[in-house]
Amino acid sequence: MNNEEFLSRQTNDPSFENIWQEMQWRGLIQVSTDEAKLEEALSGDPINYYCGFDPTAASLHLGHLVQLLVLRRLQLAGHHPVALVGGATGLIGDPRQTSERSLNTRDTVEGWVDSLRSQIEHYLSFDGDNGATMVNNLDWTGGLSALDFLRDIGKHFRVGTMVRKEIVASRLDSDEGISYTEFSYQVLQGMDFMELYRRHNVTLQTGGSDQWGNLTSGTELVRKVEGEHVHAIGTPLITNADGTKFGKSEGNAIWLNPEMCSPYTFYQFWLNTADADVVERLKVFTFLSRAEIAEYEQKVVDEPFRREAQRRLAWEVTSLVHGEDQTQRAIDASAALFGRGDLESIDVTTLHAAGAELPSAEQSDLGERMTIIDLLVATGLEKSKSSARRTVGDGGAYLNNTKIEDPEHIFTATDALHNKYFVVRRGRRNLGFIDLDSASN
RNA sequence: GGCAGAUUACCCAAGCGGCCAACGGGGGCUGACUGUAAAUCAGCUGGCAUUGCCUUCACAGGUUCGAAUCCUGUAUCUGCCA
Repeated sequence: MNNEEFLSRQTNDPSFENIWQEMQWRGLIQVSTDEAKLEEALSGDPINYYCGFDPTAASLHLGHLVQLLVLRRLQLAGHHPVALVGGATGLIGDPRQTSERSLNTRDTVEGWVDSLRSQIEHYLSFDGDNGATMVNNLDWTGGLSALDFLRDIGKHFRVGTMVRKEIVASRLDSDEGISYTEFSYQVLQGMDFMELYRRHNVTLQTGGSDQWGNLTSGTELVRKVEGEHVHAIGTPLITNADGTKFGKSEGNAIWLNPEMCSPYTFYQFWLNTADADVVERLKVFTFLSRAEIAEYEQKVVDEPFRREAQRRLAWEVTSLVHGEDQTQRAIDASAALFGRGDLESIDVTTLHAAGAELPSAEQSDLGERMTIIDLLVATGLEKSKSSARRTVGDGGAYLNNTKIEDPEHIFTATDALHNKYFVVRRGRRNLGFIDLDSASN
């Protein structure tokens, strides 16, 4: 199944009067410009709209996925998406709440632009009347001189307004302050909206509500320069009900790039969604209809132990990002490793395939003496021997589903499953895999 | 450019010459309990050859038997003044 085929199976829910209503229901609109006018615009003839993605890493993450899905939902409603990659803004970096960013080199950013671009293409259709358009804001800023920038663009921005933007104000208020570079970011993003309005008649920008200051910077500029009222939608920040940060697993970001986050890890992330969050996640991250989601909502209440909502969520999102084949492999691996059955009873082929999905190590990564400490560190489950020792002391170390309490005990191939595999576990659900065979051949 | 203050582990934040691998909180990890959920309670949270040793309190030097703590210089940040 190619990508266009996969995309063609996605639909908006026809039970909604229009896409605005559906997005409201899915909780995708935290703030926006004039609601009534926006709803009208989105219910009428196709409009052109955009969302920007800055290359600040080699891959997009789950926060970006929300935006990509918003783009896709609007495209399904007949509108024309423009996906912007921030080749220019990525060189500057938008101000973060916490601290000043360190600048990345031009080469690095250029490389990230390419990888982001290919990731974005996966989520939008490029066929038909409203096929997506890709742009890079370096195209209109790269050749712009500082003087032209200050005269033509800067003149439209009031420092008083810029300083009052929430993110700028809070940074000014912090110990660290803010550099002129990051302070200027909002001007660049405002300029993007104006350029896209001129070049592609773009009249709506979507983005995270944390970007609201930058979004309105664009609508204001277009109004001042072009005399046109254009729109902006800010999506809510996705948060976990228990107050932890969404989109992190073991402190690592969940990336969309399979090299940086395996489909297995990705699947597990979604499967571990809390009951309190799962319905909201289904609304935001899947194309399931209102009726279907209502059914899952009931199941969470009636039979939470079945975790059907979580399973469906994990299936849908993993398939969307990694494809159905990869998802099925992640499920098979999960079933083998978390299943009730004895690990001994799993056949070699299944075990081998499951192991491939886990962080793994080979004989060559290990010394002669294999203790549980060595195995935990070799698989990356623990980052130091001290830490591994603590875990053993806590009673959280397992080898082939057996708790290991002696940190000095030496294991050999005869302890391994089928004489060659070790399944190492830290805690309830962090697994690693060791294949003793792969070193010998 | 001048003056003053700040810089402690993932984050916030104590410490003001030995009792400091460094209080406390947050976060994180593990255990009990469970549904690969949440809540609650408990333990842990620099490294290693783990009853001991090593490296950490912005960076580089210095004083001292001994420094996160005192001195000098450098960097960065903040405030006030120019």
